[in-house]
Amino acid sequence: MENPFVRKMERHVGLTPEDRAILDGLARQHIRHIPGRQDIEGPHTEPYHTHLILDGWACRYKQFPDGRRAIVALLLPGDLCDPFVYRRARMDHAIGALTPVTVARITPEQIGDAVRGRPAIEEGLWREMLTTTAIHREWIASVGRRSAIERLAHLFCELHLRLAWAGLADGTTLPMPVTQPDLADALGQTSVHINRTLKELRTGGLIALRSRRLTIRDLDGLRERGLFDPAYLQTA
Amino acid sequence: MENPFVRKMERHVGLTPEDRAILDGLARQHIRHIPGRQDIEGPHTEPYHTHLILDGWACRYKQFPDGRRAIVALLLPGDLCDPFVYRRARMDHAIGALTPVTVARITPEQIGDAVRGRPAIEEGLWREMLTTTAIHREWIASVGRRSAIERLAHLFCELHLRLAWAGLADGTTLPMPVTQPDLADALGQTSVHINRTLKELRTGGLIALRSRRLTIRDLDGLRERGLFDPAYLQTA
DNA sequence: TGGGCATACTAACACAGGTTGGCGCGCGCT
DNA sequence: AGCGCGCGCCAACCTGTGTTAGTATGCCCA
Repeated sequence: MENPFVRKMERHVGLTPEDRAILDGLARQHIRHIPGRQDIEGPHTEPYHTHLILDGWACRYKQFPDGRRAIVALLLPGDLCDPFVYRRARMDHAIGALTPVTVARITPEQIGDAVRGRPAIEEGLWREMLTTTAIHREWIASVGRRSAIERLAHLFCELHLRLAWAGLADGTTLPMPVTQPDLADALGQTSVHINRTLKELRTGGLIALRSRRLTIRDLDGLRERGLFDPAYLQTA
Repeated sequence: MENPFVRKMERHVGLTPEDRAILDGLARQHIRHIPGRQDIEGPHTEPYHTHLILDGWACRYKQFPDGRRAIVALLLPGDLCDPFVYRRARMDHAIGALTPVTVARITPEQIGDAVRGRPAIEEGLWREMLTTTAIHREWIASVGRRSAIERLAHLFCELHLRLAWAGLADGTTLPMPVTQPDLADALGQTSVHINRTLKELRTGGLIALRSRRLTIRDLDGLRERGLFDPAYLQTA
C-alpha cells in the first residue's frame, strides 16, 4: 500500500522512481503516534520540525479565551503541515489531532535535501501550497456566504476529492472520523445545527453517514447543493 | 514620500540601500490606473503578471452564480498580489478594485531578478507570504466564531496595523475608503447589519468614522472588543 | 455483565442577524 | 441649477441558527 503523500504529489507532477523513493523515505523516518484530541503542535511554540500526516485526521485551530474554538483547516493523511517552517515563526494557532494520528517528523534540512536538484519535487511542493491557499480562500467564502446546508455539502465535496487524491476514498465512500462538534467548529456553527443539517442531507438522499464513513449517494446533487466547483483545487 | 511596499518589507528584514533601490524600482515601472469597481484580474484567467498595489484598495473576491459576493482578502497599498504567480495557475477567484487603484505590473522575471543573490529580499517576500496566510486563518476564525461587533472591531484593528506598517496611518486615524456593502461582503454579513454595528462601536466611544476616514478613539477598548491579538501579524 | 462516558439525536424556545422598504444627503453629471 | 443615484441610515418584521436541556445509543473498561 502506497503512502498518501506520494500519491498526492503525483497528482501535481510527474515523478521519477528516484523522486518517489526520496519522498517515500521522508515518510518512513521519525514516526510518532499521537492520541486523539491531543495537540501535535501547541500554540505560541516556535516549531523546528514540520509533520507529515500518515494516518488519522488533524486540524489547525484557534481557541478564544472564552473557550470558543475555530478550526481553520483540516489536515488529512498525506498533508504536510508547513513545508516552509524553516522561516522560524511563532505559531499563531495550534495543530491538534482530531483522531489518533500517525505522523513523520521532518526537519527543514530534509526538505532542503529532497528539493535540491529535483525540480519536480520542488514544483510539487509549490503546487501543494497553492492548493492549500485556495482551500483557505474557499473556506472564507463558505463561512461568509454559504448557508448551513451549502457549507456542509461543500465541505463533503472538498473532502471527497482530497481523500480520493490521497488514495483514501473508495469510489464515493470516504472515511469521516470526526465528531459533529468538530464539524461545527470547522463550519462556524453549533453541533446541534450540524445534526439538523446532516439529517436534511440524508433525507434529501444526498448522503449516508454511519459508523464514521460517509457515502455520497448523489455526487452531482451534493455538488449542486454546496455550490461546489472543483476548479479551485486544480492548480494545473 | 517613500513607497509603501518598501516600508512594509523593512518591517520584516534589514535592507541595504541597494536592496531598497531595487524594490523601489519594481514599483516604478508599468504603472496602471484602474477605476474603482473594476476587475484588476478577472476570474478564470491565467495571469502572467503580478500586481503591486501602489495606491487605493482592492480585494480578492468570489462571486456565486446567484450574485452573492464573498471578499476573501483586502489588498492595501504595498501589497503584492501573488509573489509566486509564475507557477502558472488558473484564477479561482477575481481581484477587483474597491476604489480607484494605481498598480505596478510586475513580471515573474523581475521578481526572480530582484531575489537572485539578495537573501534579504527573498526572506522579506517569504515573510510577507507567511503573514498573508496568517491573515487568512484569522479571517476564517473571525467569520466562523466572532460575533458581528467582534468581527468589525477585529477587522479595524487588523487594518490599523497593516496600514501603519505601510506608512499610511496617521497615529490612530486611517483611511477607510470602502462602502458598507464592501465591509459586509468581507465580514459575511449584510450592509444593514454593518451599519447597526458601526453605530454601536461609535456610541460605545470606540471609533469615529466619517468622510472615509476611521479614527480609533480607544485602541485598547477596540482590541478587547474584537478579541484582537496582534501576535498573528508578527512573523518575526 | 454492567456502569460510565462520549456521541448522536431531538424538541422548545430565544435571539442575532437578515430582509424589505423607505428617507435623505451629497456628489457628479448635464 | 437641477437631476439621478450611490450610499448612509433607520424601522419593522422575519427567520436561520443558537441555546438549553434533555433521551437514546453504543463502546470501553472494570
